[in-house]
Amino acid sequence: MNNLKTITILFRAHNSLEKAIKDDVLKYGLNVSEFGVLEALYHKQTLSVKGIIDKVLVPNSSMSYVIENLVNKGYISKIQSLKDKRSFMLELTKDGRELMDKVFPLHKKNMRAILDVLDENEEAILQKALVKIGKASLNNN
Amino acid sequence: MNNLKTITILFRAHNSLEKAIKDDVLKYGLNVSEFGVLEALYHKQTLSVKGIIDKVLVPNSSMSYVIENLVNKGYISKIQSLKDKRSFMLELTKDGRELMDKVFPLHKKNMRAILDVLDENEEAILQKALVKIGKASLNNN
DNA sequence: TGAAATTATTTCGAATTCGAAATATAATTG
DNA sequence: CAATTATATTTCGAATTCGAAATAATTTCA
Repeated sequence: MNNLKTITILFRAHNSLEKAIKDDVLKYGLNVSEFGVLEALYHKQTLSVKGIIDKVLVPNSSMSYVIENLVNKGYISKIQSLKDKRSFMLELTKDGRELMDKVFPLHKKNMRAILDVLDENEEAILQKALVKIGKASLNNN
Repeated sequence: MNNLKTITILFRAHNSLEKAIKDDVLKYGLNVSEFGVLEALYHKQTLSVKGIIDKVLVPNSSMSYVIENLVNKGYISKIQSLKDKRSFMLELTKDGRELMDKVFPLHKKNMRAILDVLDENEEAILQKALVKIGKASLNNN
């Protein structure tokens, strides 16, 4: 191919999907960044700020802000690591876990409903292609 | 499938790609939104603000800001339509066109270099899958 | 060991993005 | 044709995001 249509399409798909997520999590008073952090902690139990930054796609300076808001909302706790005092460990509070127990299954169901317009094979191929694109874009620095 | 890995992968691919574009266009003192508008006008000659909003993925309130900056930088002109005085027509100025003549071929080459990690067939399949996902996400409102 | 380099995180100010309400014009319709 | 509704765009204030510099702690290695 010799045009950039694929990029346009990728951006559109991303945008619509992000909009769907945004609408979904807004019901719980969260934005997409906040939900991403909660989701990571929901699956990983405990993570350092660094660990979260690597998982969720947000620069460190923005992450401080997101984390601060989540602490203020009472959904996560932030405790300085004893081993390495530069590092802070994050986990869900009781409230945070209860929220995610309630919200995540619904969220997952809604998102799967979208992804299920693809059959298993298509979805697998999509993943592979996207991983390739992602890697190729990184080398581009 | 029964997980949301595809979404994670899609978001990562989008982010890396957007970063690559950001780095590319920053060399010309543009951000991604601005470049998107210039690109649309480069291919379409003339578009109304509404027309651009539909092409580029930016809400109207943000678009006003983006357009204002491009007018200030001298890359586009904005003229009230005579037919419909609610509407404003945008096009590239001489400077804007010269910039794009210089920048776009390079940009395209860089982006194609990334997309070319896929063969023609893979890219076509990727497009189809992404279009499906995009549509499915919209219905989700 | 102790200076230099590295890593984790925050702070700061500026840029961008957003949604909702406002404005202005055009189209509809009763 | 006047009142209502719809469309295009901007304004506003707030929220979010960003990059760069600052801070603080750890590691390296001469």
